[in-house]
Amino acid sequence: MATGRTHRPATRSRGIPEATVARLPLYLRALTALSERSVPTVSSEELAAAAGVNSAKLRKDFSYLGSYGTRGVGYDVEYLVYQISRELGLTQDWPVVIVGIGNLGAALANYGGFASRGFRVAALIDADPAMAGKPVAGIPVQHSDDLEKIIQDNGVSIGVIATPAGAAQAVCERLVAAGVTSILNFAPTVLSVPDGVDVRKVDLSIELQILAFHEQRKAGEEAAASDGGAPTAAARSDSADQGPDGDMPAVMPA
Amino acid sequence: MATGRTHRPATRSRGIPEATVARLPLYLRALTALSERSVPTVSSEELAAAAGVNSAKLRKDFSYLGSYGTRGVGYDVEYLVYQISRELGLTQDWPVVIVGIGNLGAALANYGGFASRGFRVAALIDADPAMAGKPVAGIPVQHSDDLEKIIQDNGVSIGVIATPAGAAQAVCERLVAAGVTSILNFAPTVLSVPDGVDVRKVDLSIELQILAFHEQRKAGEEAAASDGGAPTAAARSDSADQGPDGDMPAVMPA
DNA sequence: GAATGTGAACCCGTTCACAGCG
DNA sequence: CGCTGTGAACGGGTTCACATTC
Repeated sequence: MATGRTHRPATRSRGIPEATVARLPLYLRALTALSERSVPTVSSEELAAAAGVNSAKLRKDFSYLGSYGTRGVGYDVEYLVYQISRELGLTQDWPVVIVGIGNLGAALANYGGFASRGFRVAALIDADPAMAGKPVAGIPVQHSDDLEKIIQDNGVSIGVIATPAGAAQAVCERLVAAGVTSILNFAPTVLSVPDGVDVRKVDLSIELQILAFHEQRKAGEEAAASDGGAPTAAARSDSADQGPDGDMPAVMPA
Repeated sequence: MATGRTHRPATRSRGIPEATVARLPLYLRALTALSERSVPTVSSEELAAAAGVNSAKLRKDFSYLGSYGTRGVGYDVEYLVYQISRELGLTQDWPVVIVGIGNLGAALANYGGFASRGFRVAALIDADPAMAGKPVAGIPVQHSDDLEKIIQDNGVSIGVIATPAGAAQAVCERLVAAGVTSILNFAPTVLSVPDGVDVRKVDLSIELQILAFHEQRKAGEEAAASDGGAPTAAARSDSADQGPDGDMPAVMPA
């Protein structure tokens, strides 16, 4: 990659492990659901089940945030919701622009999960003049000529790229030049960005390929009952492990 | 999670690390691009740059597949494309169904990256009777009443869930009962599945929240020029590290 | 008694650095 | 001589298990 050496401890004071940060939204969602059902407290065990992790991991994660639980009791739901929200920076408003309003861009614009978490779709941008002015999810699409102005007028620091692969790098550069420092990239390309800009990548095709790998392996195992010793009759496919707990992809710096 | 203990070595014979598997599609994409430009060979350095990883990692990754390179020269592009495709199981045809044909489902149906990698959208399924028969991406939408039959008739083992969160678990159970063993879930819910079924999760809102966390941290650091010792003038925000190389989320077992 | 919080052990993945080979 | 392939060192994350606290 461009600048591999950047393992700067940065804010060593509040060093929350990346893996933990990545799970906080999961906990937050589970907690929000509990909150809506007016559940006052949860144990690490219950919450972990709801979030799909194990309880030891959850407790360790929370320990990085501070001691927000009560021994013998559990965690106060409302309090935790607040603490995690604050930690993630969701107590403030994040204006977001989506560039590339095709099916995917439209899906993102309509996605309810944004608004509910402090994200506000400040603008939709597309290169097609025919789209300009058309409302999508109640927001009029603007032409990409005005990208820089839109970013600046709205104080946008997070951009979503949902353009075709070919346009992504150029869009990315314009976003960055205009002041965007975090990018969520749906285009199947490796974006290169200067230091200080975060890029996260979501790639549908990659996810499917990973599934295919495991799927193939399952099929293979079924046939290859050669090693185990289990008699043919017992050659159930359920031996395949259901995916390890932590994985990685999705991210992609520089 | 439901069944944590499943760390079965399974195919210990061909044990390719998960982290490596997750990167193979990345390499494959870069290689495909090179192949289209008729580039005959690449060095680990070049390919790594194109894929956005460092060369040591790439070489280590390839070493798990076998010794496909030539010392002093590099890797044969075509040969590697084939080997990786085979390893990922992309040399065979994977019929896929997409359930939930809203904006997102439609975006997925139209996504070109599928067809090009051995995936074939075998059917689109939606619960809305009004959608039935309507073509999306050239494929007529079918009603979810027929889900089981569709799965079986097409020999589908991979399902994509793009329904609202509330419907996801029910759809998931029907898919699994009908024989699907790999699921790509776009609904913001934790799916619980029996052993032997793989679930991968893509969650837009989570990705944004992770970005927000880092974004907030950047802003905080800018202000807190208290510790470093660098004089005020040098308080550039570019100190923020551009995201670690490997991350995790996106996956979610049971 | 019940559940949190955490040091220590463990495991997986990354990086280093160089031996091995064309 | 160049670049691959890999053992060894390193580091982060997960799990264990138990002391701690309500």
